[in-house]
Amino acid sequence: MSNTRLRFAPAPTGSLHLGSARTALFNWLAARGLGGELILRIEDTNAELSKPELIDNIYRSLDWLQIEFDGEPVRQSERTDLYNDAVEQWLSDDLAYVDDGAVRFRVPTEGVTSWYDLVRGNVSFENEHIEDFVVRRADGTATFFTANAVDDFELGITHVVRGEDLINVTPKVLMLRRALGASDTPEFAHLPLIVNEQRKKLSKRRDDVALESYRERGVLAPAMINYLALLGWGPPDDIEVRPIEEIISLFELTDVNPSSAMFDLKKLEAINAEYIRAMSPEDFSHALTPWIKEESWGAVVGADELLKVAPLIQERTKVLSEGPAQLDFFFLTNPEFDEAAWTKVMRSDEAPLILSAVKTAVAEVKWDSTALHEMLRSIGEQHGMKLGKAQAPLRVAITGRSVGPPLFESMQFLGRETVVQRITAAQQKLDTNKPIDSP
RNA sequence: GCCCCCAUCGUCUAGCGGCCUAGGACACUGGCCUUUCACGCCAGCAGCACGGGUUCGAAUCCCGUUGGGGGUGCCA
Repeated sequence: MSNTRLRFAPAPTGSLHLGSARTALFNWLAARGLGGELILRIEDTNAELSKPELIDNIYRSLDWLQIEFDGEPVRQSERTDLYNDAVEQWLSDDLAYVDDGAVRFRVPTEGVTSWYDLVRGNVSFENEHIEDFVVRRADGTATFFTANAVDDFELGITHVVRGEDLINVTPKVLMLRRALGASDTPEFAHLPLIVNEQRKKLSKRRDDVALESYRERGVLAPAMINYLALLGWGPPDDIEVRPIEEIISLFELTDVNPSSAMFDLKKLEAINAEYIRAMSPEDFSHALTPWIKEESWGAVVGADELLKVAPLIQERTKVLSEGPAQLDFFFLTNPEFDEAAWTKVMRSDEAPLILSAVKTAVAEVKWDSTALHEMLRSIGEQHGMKLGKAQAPLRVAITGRSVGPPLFESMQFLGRETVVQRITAAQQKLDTNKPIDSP
């Protein structure tokens, strides 16, 4: 039986922060790799942080990422007696004293407090630079230091994996741990910070740090996990996009890079796109459904219909939220013409010719994408145009845009009648716009 | 100010004294493929912050400089 035990200890301050998510992930990876336990400890040391909705948000985010914990979550709000006992003990041992109603810990004025950090090597602080810090507030509640030290000790935590922003609280916590009677020191691993383009720690104010918002944009959980794992760590074989099981078996805390890592949305999206492409059409279509349902035209779209068109955009989709804009023309009765696309391709002399030729041919042609393909190829040829050029006006007529999913497959789905209607609509717009002095 | 941490392509990283004329990925550029876009493929651009050591040999070890970041609450 293993005695290894790690913990992820978020403070419920709103939507789970990207940095917290990465910390949770690394704790999980380390715990799995070490064959140890991982517990979730909610640091809700004050009533403000104890709100059910904030706690739920943490559960929901962790659940989405599929990071699993052992046992029931530990709530610091339910352990105040433990913290109080510890403070009382320090007081009676004269390791702490009362100051303005609060209790401060006596920090030695000499010596150093140090530890060997799994990601940074030796880190040491001279005690003379550490002030007598508060362990219990005047209102009687325990501070972060106390709760942290008591819980890590009582819970038998062997590995503390957390952000580098907490590196300077470590000596304090170590002192308290000793004052608690502990003779051992847990392993520490201080993870590099995740920073923005300005190289500043990701913050709620400046940056989009809510894990939730990436989920809402249509980032897949496995892709998010995969990307987060790459922030501060890299596989030795250079294969970055891979199943979580492989990441678990390759991951080592001692391999974590100590320097801060910039959050790169482009790379996240590239990885997400790769995960999307790897999905089965059924899974992709299913995953896309919530985004479709949000559209005014989406409510009536059936699962079977969606499954027919979703594969046409699958390899063109980086995040699921891009789905509706790519598919709307399939379901809108009168999709609008994009003006830029219209002026780009419809002003040519050939455009009206292509349109009318297609409209005629379409009445007869066998209704499948291969036949439609051949039809347009031959019409284009008659006008001395390559297929790439000939499809442009037709695409704008039918989809309203100059780019989109494969045209003939799209036409096949829309059906003969709709295709004729849309070509007619485009012809009318062409006539309306025609300059008066034109022949 | 003081304390602590960090320093390989624009970005994320591999490298842990010779295999490095530094590898991969994202981004970017060019080309091929092609019904647009995308995918895929090929090619290209681009980096060991600087200065001293140590060593036969340093991206790799040590020191310093510079630069960046974090912390400095009776927040966590």
